Amino acid sequence: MATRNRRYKTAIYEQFARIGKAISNPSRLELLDLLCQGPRTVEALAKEAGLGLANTSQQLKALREARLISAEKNGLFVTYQMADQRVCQFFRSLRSLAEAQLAEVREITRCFLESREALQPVDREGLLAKVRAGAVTVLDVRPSEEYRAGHLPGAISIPLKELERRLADLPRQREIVAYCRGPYCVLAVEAVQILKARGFTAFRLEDGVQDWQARGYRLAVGEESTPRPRSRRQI
Amino acid sequence: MATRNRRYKTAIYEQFARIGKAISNPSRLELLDLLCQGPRTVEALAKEAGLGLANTSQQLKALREARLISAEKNGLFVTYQMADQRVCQFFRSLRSLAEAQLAEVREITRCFLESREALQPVDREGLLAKVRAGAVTVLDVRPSEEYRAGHLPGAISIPLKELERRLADLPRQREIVAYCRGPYCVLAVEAVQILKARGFTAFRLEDGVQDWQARGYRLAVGEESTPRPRSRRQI
DNA sequence: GTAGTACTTCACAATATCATGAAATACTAT
DNA sequence: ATAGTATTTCATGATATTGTGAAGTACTAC
Repeated sequence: MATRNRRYKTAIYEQFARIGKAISNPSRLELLDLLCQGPRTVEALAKEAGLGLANTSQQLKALREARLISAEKNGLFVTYQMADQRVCQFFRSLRSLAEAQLAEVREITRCFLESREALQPVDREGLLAKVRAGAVTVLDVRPSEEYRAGHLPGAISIPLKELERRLADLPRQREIVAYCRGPYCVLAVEAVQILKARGFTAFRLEDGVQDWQARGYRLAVGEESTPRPRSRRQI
Repeated sequence: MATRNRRYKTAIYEQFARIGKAISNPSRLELLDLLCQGPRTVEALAKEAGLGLANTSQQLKALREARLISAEKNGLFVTYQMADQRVCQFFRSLRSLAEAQLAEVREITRCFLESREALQPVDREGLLAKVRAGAVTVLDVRPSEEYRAGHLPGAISIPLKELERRLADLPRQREIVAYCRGPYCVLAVEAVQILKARGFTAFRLEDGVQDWQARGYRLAVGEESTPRPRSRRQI
């Protein structure tokens, strides 16, 4: 009787721990974070996370066995993706718990931004107000597939890699707000650094698309209509 | 440059993984679940989770190092508690993710309830409506400290251990709804089994106090005013 | 002081997880 | 068939985690 209760509890907590184990490894967390942005192939994931191919494959297997992600084979490629939107949400809640509880997270971020001379007073709410009012040019610096999968309405897409080449596409008079995948993605930090070096007034929006969506705002999908934004209200 | 980005990412994901590691062990999860119900001493936790004392102490240390719980020493006793309400919330989101993604969780629960002959059609929303309308006697079968720390308004407290002795305190004509800590706590299951064997009409409410609170309902705190509930509206 | 209680730490063997390179598999194009 | 590409699996040594019993610490009561 009591033994059966114990067996039940043990079995249940073992199941919960499967998910804990899946997210107990930094590489797996990075892969999960990348997959929150959209489906990827094994190679793309390995490259972005800086991992070996065999390693990546094994970590993905572990995530799949915890049912956090799913795989789909198209010809030669295997495309991994989130098993469910809930997993994204769970990852975000892990992230915010870590921010809240672990001073180290805040400290590491502060050091990094300082070293990149990017410790501007990023007035988040103020920026958001400007963004909503259309008073700034909103720039999405993620790879274009990600932009196509979903972006802030009115944002223009210039992937970080093309930024130096395409500076002419950006208006010089207006402030620029760059965003990427979220607070721990470095793309927007680098973009702002480049833009400032070229004389633009640029800021970084900490939120990524996922966070934006999680706050209840809509995303736009597909190609942008024109590379140069009109001055109409954007969001 | 790229190296510095990598170092930053690695450092950040390592921090996130600290929390993952903390919740990657079934015993630690059980301790965390218990602590969601309220503060406990090491001995109480060890006993409830069926763990050795040394083991419990070490697991608690691990949880503390991930800043999920905190300890306070009063004289001879060390009382552990949740570091923050957010941690409870995170635990609940882990639990619901596991329910959603892992068929095994549902299967294990189904088997357990079946083996306890408790697989009644527990019409959750219907029960909740009855509970709100005060059409049933609501029975809290958790230890009385937990009742005192917070319970459903109008619920009466009879800890499972005292239930057999105190059956006279329960009205025979009305339906009884027993609840405990939540869907994976066995107290209410056992209570319903005892009550049914004694001729009562009893059901189990899957929600625990935490879930109830998370749904936005208020809890009552302190002692109950009378051991026998009046027939007025309760919630 | 001594005894007793609550808890922590240590040492350790059993087990699990890790990342890596090499081999195997699965599929496409020719 | 053959070559080539994407991915998985295997084998392995290095490292980390697990739970246990024994020893140590911290505090209280007398």
